[in-house]
Amino acid sequence: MTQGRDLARPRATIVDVAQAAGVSRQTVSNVLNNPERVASPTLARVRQEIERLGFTPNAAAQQLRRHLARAYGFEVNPSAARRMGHIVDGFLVELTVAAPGYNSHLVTFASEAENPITGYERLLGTGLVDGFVITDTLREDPRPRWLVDNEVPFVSFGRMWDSPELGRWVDVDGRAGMEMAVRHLLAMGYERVAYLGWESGSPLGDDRRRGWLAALAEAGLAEEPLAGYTRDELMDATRAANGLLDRLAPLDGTAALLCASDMLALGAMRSLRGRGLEAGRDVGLVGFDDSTVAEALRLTSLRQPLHEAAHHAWRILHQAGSDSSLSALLSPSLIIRSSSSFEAA
Amino acid sequence: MTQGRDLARPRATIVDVAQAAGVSRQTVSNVLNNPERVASPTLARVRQEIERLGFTPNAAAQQLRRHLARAYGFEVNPSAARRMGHIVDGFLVELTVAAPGYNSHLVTFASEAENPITGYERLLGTGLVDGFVITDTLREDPRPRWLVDNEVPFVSFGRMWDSPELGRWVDVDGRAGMEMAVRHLLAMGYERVAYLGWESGSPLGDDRRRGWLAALAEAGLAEEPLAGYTRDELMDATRAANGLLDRLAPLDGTAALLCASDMLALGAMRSLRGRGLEAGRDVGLVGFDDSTVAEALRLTSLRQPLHEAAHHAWRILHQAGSDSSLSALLSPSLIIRSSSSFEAA
DNA sequence: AATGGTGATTTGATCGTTCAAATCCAGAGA
DNA sequence: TCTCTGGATTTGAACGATCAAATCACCATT
Repeated sequence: MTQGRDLARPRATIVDVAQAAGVSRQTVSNVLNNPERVASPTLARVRQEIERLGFTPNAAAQQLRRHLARAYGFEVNPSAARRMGHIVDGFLVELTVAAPGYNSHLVTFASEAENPITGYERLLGTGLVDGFVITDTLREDPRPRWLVDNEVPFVSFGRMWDSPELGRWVDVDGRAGMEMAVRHLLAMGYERVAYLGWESGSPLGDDRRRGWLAALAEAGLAEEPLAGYTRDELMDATRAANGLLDRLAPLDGTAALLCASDMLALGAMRSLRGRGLEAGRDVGLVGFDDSTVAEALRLTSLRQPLHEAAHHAWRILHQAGSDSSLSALLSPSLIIRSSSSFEAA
Repeated sequence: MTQGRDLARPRATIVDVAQAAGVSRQTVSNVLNNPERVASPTLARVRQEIERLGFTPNAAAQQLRRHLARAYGFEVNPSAARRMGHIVDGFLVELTVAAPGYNSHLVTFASEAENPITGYERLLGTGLVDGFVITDTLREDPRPRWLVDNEVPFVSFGRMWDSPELGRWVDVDGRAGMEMAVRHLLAMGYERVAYLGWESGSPLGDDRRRGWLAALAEAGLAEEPLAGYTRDELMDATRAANGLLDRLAPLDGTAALLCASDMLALGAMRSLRGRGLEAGRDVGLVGFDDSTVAEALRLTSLRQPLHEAAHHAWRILHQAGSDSSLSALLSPSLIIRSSSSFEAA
């Protein structure tokens, strides 16, 4: 179908370097992979020729010989892609930036809708990748089981709630984040903290909710916790926030609303504006994910430590075995903006 | 440093299939690559064995022999990543989904901040990719020149404004989109259409602005076009929209505001809410990019045809040569929501 | 002077596939 | 019966690297 073109000029090979330096190919290989085996004058000479010729080892040849691609598959999800500030995009970027430090690469791929394994099978079959980074593991998910059964290394971004022992993961501690947020709100002078979350069933949401409750209990405010639940959609969130704010009155700077996501917080913000109220001054407001919208709206929010998470994920992938002790639960950081601190406006 | 583990069980090779089917390896190769050369009983038998053994050709071996990776580099930009609904994320997803159809893959990478070429050199040097998809080509950009000089195939998502002849690109016709939006607004009964855009210097912005002006002229409304310019930040946009709305009065459903981005439109929306006005009923409002925020706020917006753009990009990459006739300028589609059509609310 | 040891380097084989050329074989034509 | 032809299939070489084993050079022992 497509003609392979040979436009690119031939690159220097290990043999070219060897001839130029007057040594054998294996010596050049040793210079790169086992420099301690090479006498130092030779080492210097070979390195100079490598530099001069701009030699870089051919990845395909290395893969073939080593049975190791030093590449990992990263699944992109067409439906999730349209979600607001989908956090996975940021994680992909951080993984990519960190990749050279683990001399690895990422290969993106997508599975067919009807069978979530197809993409994994295809990519693995070609030997193009050594393993996978998986995300969006909230639902009942056949992927961890399949990967384990096929002895494929992988790391999950997000706990595997229904089967934590099945593999290793990196996740962000939503519960701790929520506790942090409640403490912050109380410290800023808000006296009552309501919660706006997702309809139950999402382990992620339940975890965040628990953080809110725990922090309330810690402060001795757990008598009649006020909460509302809705879908992660703006209009629904606005409606739910409206109802919740009614029950939260008086809205005179003594009450705050803690939201399970920036989307929910955005709904709350709209609800506030509709009443002529201002986030921060009249009602404290905190979101989750620190999306660009949160920054734009000066919304206090919990930021996920994606940089750290990416490095952790790489470390897990490069560590053989499957003991789950390497899994990491990282703490988000609270980015304080005017929606929860009136003075700072 | 990192130990290569050999956990994965050995996969079937072309020789395994050949032995099982009682033919030579080359015949199996022909079944896959030149089926017309193989007698049909043999063909059937070999195909059956391929199926039975679950054989997939080893990509590294093919690459090595063919001097062709069938993979392309896609640069991710850590700074752009935080921008609201950065459209490039969506393009990456569409490219990935379309990739198997062109039996290719995408490899993500990042360049170092100080030298935008480093990432390209490294990836190309290993032979891991045959070419690149580049994005964010607005500024003076050394990449197209470098790619051409090194005879590396590439396609740009976004016109290369300062050097259109240097290579091939896929882009979305912002100008045509804006014309479409103006016509829509006039058809909906708005009589005056102002423009909120970016400070000049951005060819992308200037192009969109021209569309607005052209459509006004076409409708005979070009006497005293009203416009405001600002940075693509929410607070600045809100401020600028405020000033513009003052000059646009009366705001009684006869005026509309066309924005160069959803971020600017979001600013305008805040400004409207601050005055107790509603988008659509009191002032028509249109944004650009159809981000998730636009959807959430029921904002009419221009959606980029990312699916089509992705397929076009792949076709360009797989077409040898460098004649720029393949470049494509695609039309965005106007997604009409209540911010520009009060009845539909 | 012959032996042994050790560090440095080289040689041969191999990874899994495709290309180019050679071989095989059945049927047509003389 | 022999040669020729052309389709089907096989064989040898190569892609560019690494692994494992062999060789080499040099020096210390005995």
